[in-house]
Amino acid sequence: MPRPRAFDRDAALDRAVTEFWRHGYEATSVASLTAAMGIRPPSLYAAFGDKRRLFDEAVARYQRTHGAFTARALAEEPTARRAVERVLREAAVEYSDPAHPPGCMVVSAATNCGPESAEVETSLRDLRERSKQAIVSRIREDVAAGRLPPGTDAEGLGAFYAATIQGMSRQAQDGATAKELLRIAELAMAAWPTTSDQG
Amino acid sequence: MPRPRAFDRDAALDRAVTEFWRHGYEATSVASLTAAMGIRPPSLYAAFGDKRRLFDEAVARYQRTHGAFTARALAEEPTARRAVERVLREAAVEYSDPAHPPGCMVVSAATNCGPESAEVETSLRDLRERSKQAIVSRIREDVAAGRLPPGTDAEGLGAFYAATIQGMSRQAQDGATAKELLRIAELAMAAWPTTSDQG
DNA sequence: CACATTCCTTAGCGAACGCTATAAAATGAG
DNA sequence: CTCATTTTATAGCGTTCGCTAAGGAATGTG
Repeated sequence: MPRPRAFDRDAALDRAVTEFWRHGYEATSVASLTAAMGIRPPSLYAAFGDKRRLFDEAVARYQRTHGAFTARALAEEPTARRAVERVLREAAVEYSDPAHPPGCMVVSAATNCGPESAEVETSLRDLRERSKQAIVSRIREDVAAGRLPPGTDAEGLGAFYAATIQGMSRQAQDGATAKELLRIAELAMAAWPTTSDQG
Repeated sequence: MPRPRAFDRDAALDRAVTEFWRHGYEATSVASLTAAMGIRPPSLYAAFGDKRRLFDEAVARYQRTHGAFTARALAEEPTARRAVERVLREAAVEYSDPAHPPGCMVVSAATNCGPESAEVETSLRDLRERSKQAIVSRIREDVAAGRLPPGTDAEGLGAFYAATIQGMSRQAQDGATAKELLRIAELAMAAWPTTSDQG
């Protein structure tokens, strides 16, 4: 068999995640990537294809790790209210964790794109739309189960909490602390529909 | 006297605003700027200095025009509640207006920055901080005037509404309509402190 | 050992980046 | 008109961009 690669592919991918997370897709150069990953360009291209495919893989990895808390909360909590509240709280802590770049990679990493990388922009937009619809679906479940009033505006609430999360991401990048973000999360819960039996 | 310039400086600046607004600072090339402004690079550099100074001037112009509604609402409305509610509503309409790029230039135009344009990032961050503090100050005024409870968390509320606005900007860029953004604005007002005499 | 295969390093490709030297064209002053 | 001044268009500067050809270095197989 041939010569094995001299670097840890997963570890290198993690470095790439951090670079893309902090500077976004276009502002991250292949030179900065190779420097952060500790490899030379040909190794990067042999292992990951090109910059675009490396970004896709970085986003996929981000979603399986740092960005997994949303799907987890929506799946595990017994009510939509608890689920959304937990999503907001975990986002507050995660987005401001000094152990990694601030904010959410999916929210911000493809914001300033030239016409040549419109596909990347669309790709992350779709992921945001998916997250929003996951919240909407979770709310609809509770409406169907009678835990929320029949006339509940699930779409509107989903959009509101998606906006709250995205706003928290922006504030985290502006230096907000976990405490400040948790306060935002708390205030956002005031928009939750009031139910007779505390949904 | 010498030969006058053959193009309208203000009109050219408006085109630059639109370019930076839509693609952000780094993703907007001098070539795309000159194409949009209808001039050649030497004219751009003679009239505006360099790309960085042109961006600064574009941001200043944006704030005096499309971005002026926040300061206006905070100054003109009789109560902090009405002021914040109007800011959110006008943001909803403005951010989704198809006559210009979606979202807020100050929120998004310097999101994906390499290390060489960190100053631009800081510059817009300061403007966002200033807007947030303007909301906080308006709320404090109402607390001092007795229109809001003495224990009101002005800082927390200001951060929450700033996050709401920034989240609305993101959603507008993702294609949200004015109607959807107005619903977000409406839900956000549920976080407003309750007062005995409807502050 | 020799061999086939794959990875690594060096070096550099063409294109686009921000920016500018140069000189012709266009103006008002005299 | 001539002249001084400024703007204009052409062309291209040096650098960085994403990406890759070429060949030596390192592995498992026989």
